[in-house]
Amino acid sequence: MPRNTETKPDARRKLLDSARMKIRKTGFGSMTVDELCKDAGVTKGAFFHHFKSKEEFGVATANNWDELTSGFFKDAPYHTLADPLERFLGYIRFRRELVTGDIYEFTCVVGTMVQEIFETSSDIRDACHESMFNHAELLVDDIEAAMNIYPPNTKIDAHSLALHTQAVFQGAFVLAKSTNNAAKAREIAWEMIDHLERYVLLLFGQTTNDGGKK
Amino acid sequence: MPRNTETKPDARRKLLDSARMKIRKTGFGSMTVDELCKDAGVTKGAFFHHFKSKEEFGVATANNWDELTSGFFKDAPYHTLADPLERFLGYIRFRRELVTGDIYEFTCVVGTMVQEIFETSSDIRDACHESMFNHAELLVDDIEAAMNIYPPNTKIDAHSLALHTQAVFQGAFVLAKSTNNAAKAREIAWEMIDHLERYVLLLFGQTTNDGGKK
DNA sequence: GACAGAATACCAACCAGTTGGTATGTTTTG
DNA sequence: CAAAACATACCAACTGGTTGGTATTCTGTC
Repeated sequence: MPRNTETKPDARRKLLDSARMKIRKTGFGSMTVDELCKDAGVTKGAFFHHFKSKEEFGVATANNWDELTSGFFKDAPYHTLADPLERFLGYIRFRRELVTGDIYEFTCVVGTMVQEIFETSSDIRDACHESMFNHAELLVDDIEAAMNIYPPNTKIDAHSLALHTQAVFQGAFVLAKSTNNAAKAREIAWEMIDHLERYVLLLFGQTTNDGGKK
Repeated sequence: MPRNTETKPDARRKLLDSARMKIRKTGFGSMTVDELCKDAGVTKGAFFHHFKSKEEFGVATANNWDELTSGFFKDAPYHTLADPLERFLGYIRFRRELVTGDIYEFTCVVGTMVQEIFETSSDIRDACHESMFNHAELLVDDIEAAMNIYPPNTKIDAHSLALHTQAVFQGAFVLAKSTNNAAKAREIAWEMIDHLERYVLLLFGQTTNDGGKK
């Protein structure tokens, strides 16, 4: 029985892949190692070969999520736009488009995790923090450039605004999870993101002629 | 040994009181019945006398949270303001003031719960949904009245805007939980709420002369 | 043949929920 | 009106299944 000769995805990878779905569905605490291994098609021995504890696996999952999203957004199309405000708006619109499929597919792994482990595991908490805050930080340059071109009436901090985008997404996910079906969940998330877009447009003095936008 | 003749707070009440803190700290799944009972100073037998399962207790906790917050906001001072926009802003500012103390004291029970049980318990999920959405609904009348007095440039839905306030609070709590101390957590939550206030002001055509607001 | 990756078997601690029982309050009835 | 019958609130000990984690062995590759 050849174990894993040409099929690259090894146990570690499979576990991290499955954890992303599992955690968004049940949270970290309620995700058991046994079930995760079953989902990933991997034995428990393999799990504890690669990770010395469930907590360490939590940290690895947060880091993995960070790498995954970082790479994904680095290659996103909105970066090619000439205007920095358009790039910022492009980011928001891009994330709006990512709200598709089932709830556990478009919500956030680290946002879910941090809610329940912030008091019990500082390592996982810090890893989640890094993922969210570093991601927000990627927006700061565009926001600052946009503020130079379209100076807002109010003095606002670019870091704070970048973080606010993350807050709106996270909050939208919480509301989305409270609905009883994916279609309604997406609808709500979209609406919340539309408010965020509108806020940015108003902030930078753009007229919002989106008329009957849903 | 007289059990509970004149000492009013019975086991049921004590359990619900403790659960509010416990759930915000550890989430629902990771909260064990044993530990909850220990915290509440109640035996496990009492728990299962009042609630026939942990899940039913989760529903009761969400309903209890709903009643508690409903009552609390009904008596809040901002309702006496004459202008509906001021009442809406008053709500936001009131909630900003509630962000004090430790993280598990100002974050949201149902927001935490729904993230991890939305797939595993539809009963708890629905109870959380009701708590959040009914709470948002309380803002709709003031928002609609404000829109009549200060018509926004953009056509927006009052229900959607009301929901957006909840999204920002929920998102702020997620970010807050990712920090490593309560002071930083509050700082972030306040910043996010300031953005929300600014959005509302811009939306209703008010100039935001909050200058160097932190 | 050394060594990493993976499988099996196992454990002690822990978990939600159950049991059988006691103390108190309330309702029914002779 | 008092005793019997019932209902409620609670308790401590227990149970069967589950949990994170370990010890050991096996397998393929350099």
